[in-house]
Amino acid sequence: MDMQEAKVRRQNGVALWRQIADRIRSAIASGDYDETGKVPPEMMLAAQFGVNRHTVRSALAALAQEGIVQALQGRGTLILRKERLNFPISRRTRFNQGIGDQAREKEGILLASSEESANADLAARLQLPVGTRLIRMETLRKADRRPVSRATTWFPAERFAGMAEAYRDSGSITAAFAAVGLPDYVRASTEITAVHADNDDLSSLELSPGAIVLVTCALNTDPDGVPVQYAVSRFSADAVQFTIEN
Amino acid sequence: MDMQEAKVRRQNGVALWRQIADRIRSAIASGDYDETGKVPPEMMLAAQFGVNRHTVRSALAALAQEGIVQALQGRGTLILRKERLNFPISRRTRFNQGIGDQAREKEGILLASSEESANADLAARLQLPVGTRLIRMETLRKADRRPVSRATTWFPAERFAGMAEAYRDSGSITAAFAAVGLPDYVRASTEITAVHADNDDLSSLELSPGAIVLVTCALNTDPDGVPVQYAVSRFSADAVQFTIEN
DNA sequence: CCATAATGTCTATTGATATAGACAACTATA
DNA sequence: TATAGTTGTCTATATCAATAGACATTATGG
Repeated sequence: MDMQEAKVRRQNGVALWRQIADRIRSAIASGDYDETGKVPPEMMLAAQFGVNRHTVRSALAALAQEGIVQALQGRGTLILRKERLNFPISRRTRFNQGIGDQAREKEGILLASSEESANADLAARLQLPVGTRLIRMETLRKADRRPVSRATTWFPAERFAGMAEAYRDSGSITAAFAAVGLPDYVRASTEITAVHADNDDLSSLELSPGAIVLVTCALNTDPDGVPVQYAVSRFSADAVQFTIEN
Repeated sequence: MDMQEAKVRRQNGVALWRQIADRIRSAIASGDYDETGKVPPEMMLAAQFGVNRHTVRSALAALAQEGIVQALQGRGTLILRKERLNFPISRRTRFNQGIGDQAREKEGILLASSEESANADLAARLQLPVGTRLIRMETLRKADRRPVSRATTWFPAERFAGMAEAYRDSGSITAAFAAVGLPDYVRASTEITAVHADNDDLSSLELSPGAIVLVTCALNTDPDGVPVQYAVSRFSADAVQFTIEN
């Protein structure tokens, strides 16, 4: 659709093969190569980006490493995966429900949980006195076996005792809340920023270095407006987009 | 606050000096060095990131080039700028109002305008027949003289004739809408994704290569729910964060 | 079966990236 | 006015990133 011949940039700290890998990954996600199911030939990509064929090969090798494409000698480079989950954010945001039928399998994995005292920031967010006991959970959410986000969330410990176990057993925040006595909750606010993936992102979200991560800081409250959960989540920018419906 | 010793990653297509520059830029934006107003000494940063001092110097040189820091021999490296505008997104999202008093000077500049026919995508977004005439505007928004976002927006041409001139004269979408007969409008939906900055971003948003850009696709409607504007905006991720209040 | 088109592999060369060490120049402070 | 702490500059070396060319290997279509 858009014939933007934005050439790659040289000598800027980002290797050409990485810039090209990012562009091809993004083109795949946009469905640019849907007709053939294949990436254009290496020579064609090299001409398009104005680089040597070997540089394109490095980029494709990186994408193959990620499991996005597979090169077949004599045939071409096939596209294996291409996806970008849409993630609606609204007053009734629910992770599993939001994904809906965009994925067949949905998982919520409890990586770790602990109890800690609220520092100034957390206390302000949850509208509690500094030092209040909180349950802290580290979770990883997957769709169709692929990691989508990892999150750190806090709950008031006194009100929601047993939250970690409830989540571990159900894999769902909504179900866990219901199990500890909160049948309904609403999303009060969501902050969104973007950063480069750090080392933890690379391993837990199975990203390649240089990837972009979308960070959301979300506050959920009970129907009366009392804060019940604060969550910092990190999503692979290649895998998701957010939609805010007002 | 967070002593995350996330070491830098080697041989991944992103040069160490760039990773370090990004991390320092982000630390500055987070206010980590507010007490001293200076970046830690080069030797200390080198130890922190586990790299050679010269590598840190390359990173600081890049930040100096961006005008974020200034190195003074014998004294240290001073922080000149540090900012991240908060950008509320809600049913009543207004650019100038949203910035509020976070910036003294606010500008909206009309870079270009033209008339074109709606393609399938635009027609679907604006709920119009394919081929409907649209006004297309390229705008650049600044806060305190610094570019914050560049946007491409479309309006139904028949209903909002004179939109481009009204925006050029007022620098405000809200004012321009009022001038062409729409006193009120609401944000119907906003999509948010993140990508690496392309060449146009680098020049218009005055970014350095490798920077991250937040992309929003927003639909505004009149009070009756009839689409009146579709906008694709690109923000420097270092300069802004979005807050969704429900 | 053959020509074509695609990926795979190898060698060689150049420039950017990163490390290492030494020392100069400047600032602030005891 | 020393001295410690900091940035600035220089040389040297090893590795990565990118280009260039040649040729092998594999699949497809006439």
